Amino acid sequence: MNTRRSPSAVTLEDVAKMAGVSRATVSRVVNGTRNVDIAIQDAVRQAIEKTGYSPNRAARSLVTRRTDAVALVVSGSSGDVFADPFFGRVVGGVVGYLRDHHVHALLMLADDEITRADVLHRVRQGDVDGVLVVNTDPEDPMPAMLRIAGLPAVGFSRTAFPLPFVDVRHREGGRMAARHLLERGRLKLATISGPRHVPASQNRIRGFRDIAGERVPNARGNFTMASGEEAMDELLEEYSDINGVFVANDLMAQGALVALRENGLNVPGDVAVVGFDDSSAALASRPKLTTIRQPVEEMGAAMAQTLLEHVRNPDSVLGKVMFEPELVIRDSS
Amino acid sequence: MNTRRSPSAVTLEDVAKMAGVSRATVSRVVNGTRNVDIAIQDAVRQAIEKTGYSPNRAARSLVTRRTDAVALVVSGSSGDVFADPFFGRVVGGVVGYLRDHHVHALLMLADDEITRADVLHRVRQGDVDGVLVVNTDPEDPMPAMLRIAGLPAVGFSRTAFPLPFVDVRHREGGRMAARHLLERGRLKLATISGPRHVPASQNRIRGFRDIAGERVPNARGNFTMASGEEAMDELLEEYSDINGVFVANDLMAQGALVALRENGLNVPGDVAVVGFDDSSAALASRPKLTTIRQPVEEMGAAMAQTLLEHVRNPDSVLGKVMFEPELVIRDSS
DNA sequence: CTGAAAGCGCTAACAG
DNA sequence: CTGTTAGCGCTTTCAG
Repeated sequence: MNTRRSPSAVTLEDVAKMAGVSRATVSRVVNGTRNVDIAIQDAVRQAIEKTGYSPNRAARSLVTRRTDAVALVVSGSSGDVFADPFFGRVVGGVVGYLRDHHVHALLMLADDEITRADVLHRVRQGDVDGVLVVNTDPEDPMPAMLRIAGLPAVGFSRTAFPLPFVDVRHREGGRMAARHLLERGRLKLATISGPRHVPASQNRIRGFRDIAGERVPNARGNFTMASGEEAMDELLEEYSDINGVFVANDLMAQGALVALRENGLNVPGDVAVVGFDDSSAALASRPKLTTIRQPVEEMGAAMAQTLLEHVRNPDSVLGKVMFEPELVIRDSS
Repeated sequence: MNTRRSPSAVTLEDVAKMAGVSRATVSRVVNGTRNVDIAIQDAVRQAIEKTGYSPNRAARSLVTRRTDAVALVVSGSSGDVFADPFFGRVVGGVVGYLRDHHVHALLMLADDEITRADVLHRVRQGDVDGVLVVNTDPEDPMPAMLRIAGLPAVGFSRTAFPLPFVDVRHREGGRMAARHLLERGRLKLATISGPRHVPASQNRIRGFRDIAGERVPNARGNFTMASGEEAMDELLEEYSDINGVFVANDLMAQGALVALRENGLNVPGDVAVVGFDDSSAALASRPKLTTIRQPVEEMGAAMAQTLLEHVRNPDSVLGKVMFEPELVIRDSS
């Protein structure tokens, strides 16, 4: 029925035979466990070289009960998450770290009940040692499911709670934006926030208000460029004297820039704009966006690291790993 | 040494015992192979339900010699490939298809010799049944390596040659752009191409010239926004009467838009612009970009499908699967 | 239609 | 320090 040939017919046995030792010994040199006579090591290594042996994962996994693979679950909204460059950076960080530790990443989408159940199912099947979940929607049930299932899992950002997670100090980022705008002499400030229920957005705005005052006017968007444009229009309509605005992500800031230009306002001359993320949108917009940078790649790596530690030591109590944001000054302020 | 508990302690044996049948029978109902008495099937299914059994992949894989997983190799340049929204769409298409066929995608970066060797190594280890490779650089040795290794592999775009690949009819896309601009009454045309050695770029421009003539002036960029801006400036300097330009990708077109604006030219009033890809950049730019759409998600799915067919039937001769581009008219023309 | 038994390739006690 | 041995959990002949 199955016509496929094995990708590599050479087994431990073959190597052992060629090197004139036992399977166990070969296994030991392959895995570097215990001391093996240096001469024998050489012989084995030569045999491995000559045969082109590489260990069969399934067989190994069957006995060690480890897979050296983790699931990278993209949860929440549908497939277009992949279209968000922000997500791409997270993946880059994750995969980079895992690779250095000889761990695979299994990519999975989980955007509905069926696919979420599928994730749990596969983890139970022993396909992976743990789960990394990247989601945007705080209402997403995936993290809770993982938690209940008691599986090793780590999330990106607080939206992954109740799992351990990595995140950036959003509030501090908001403060940095406010201080920067104030230093630039901007006193007529406003903000554009993301969706109400997203904690990241809330905290960014909250931080801004810590410094700029509680009564700074705000318009709400939904993290898309179009919504940023609208929000900016709204703001301008009501407060014509605005000279500085903090936008909760770069995409919306890009939209705000468009609105500003269409209203005949010069950036940063008339209005200074600060975004958040330092995504590719920050460089694509004109003028280039001053923004609060999240070290996304590092955060992705930290997420992977945290998971691996958890897998190795299930009793290690894990909370969250926080990163510091950074002000990146460009041309919009 | 290894303190991890098995994710699921329940085995075929347990189910068999509970259902009062043999392991073999349980295996048969799980896999739907051969006919099993309907009453026994029920009993087995109940036992499975009750125990929460799910088959261990490693064990199964060890005997079937299949993994139901494929590698998704991102090859060529470094980690920032992930930052390209274009890539994200490919991944979305691939993963969507694979999921429906119960196949995993293993994400791998291959940007240097070591990591490329690692990919081959892991495929040989039997980690995956085949390889999907997405690369941008036609000089990338990964496809050739896979070809030589004789592994089932499929690539995205002609840059993955000598592997089977999926691609869009770039040349036809270029023709569509030219016809469109001509229909709009634009006669003073110019083009901005991508890197010289990228066949996709060459073919897009070639198609444009099929219709617009061989002597249309061209400036070369490198697919980035900044390079598009420069190229447009160059063009404007030399040919001040340009009223229509075809740009080989959206990112450069976005840059061209900036250059046009800074030169005081109105789009599409003074100059009409057509991009290529229909990436997120097309919607982010102002005015929104008229562009030639590649059905990237479908192409990703087709790539996955082709690979799976190849895995199932290694003798099937595979060439390329071509997709038709589509003109998407927005505000820049 | 079902069961018994062999064995996939590897690691990990356990002896020596 | 090395070899022998016993499985890991599953599929798959081969008998019945």
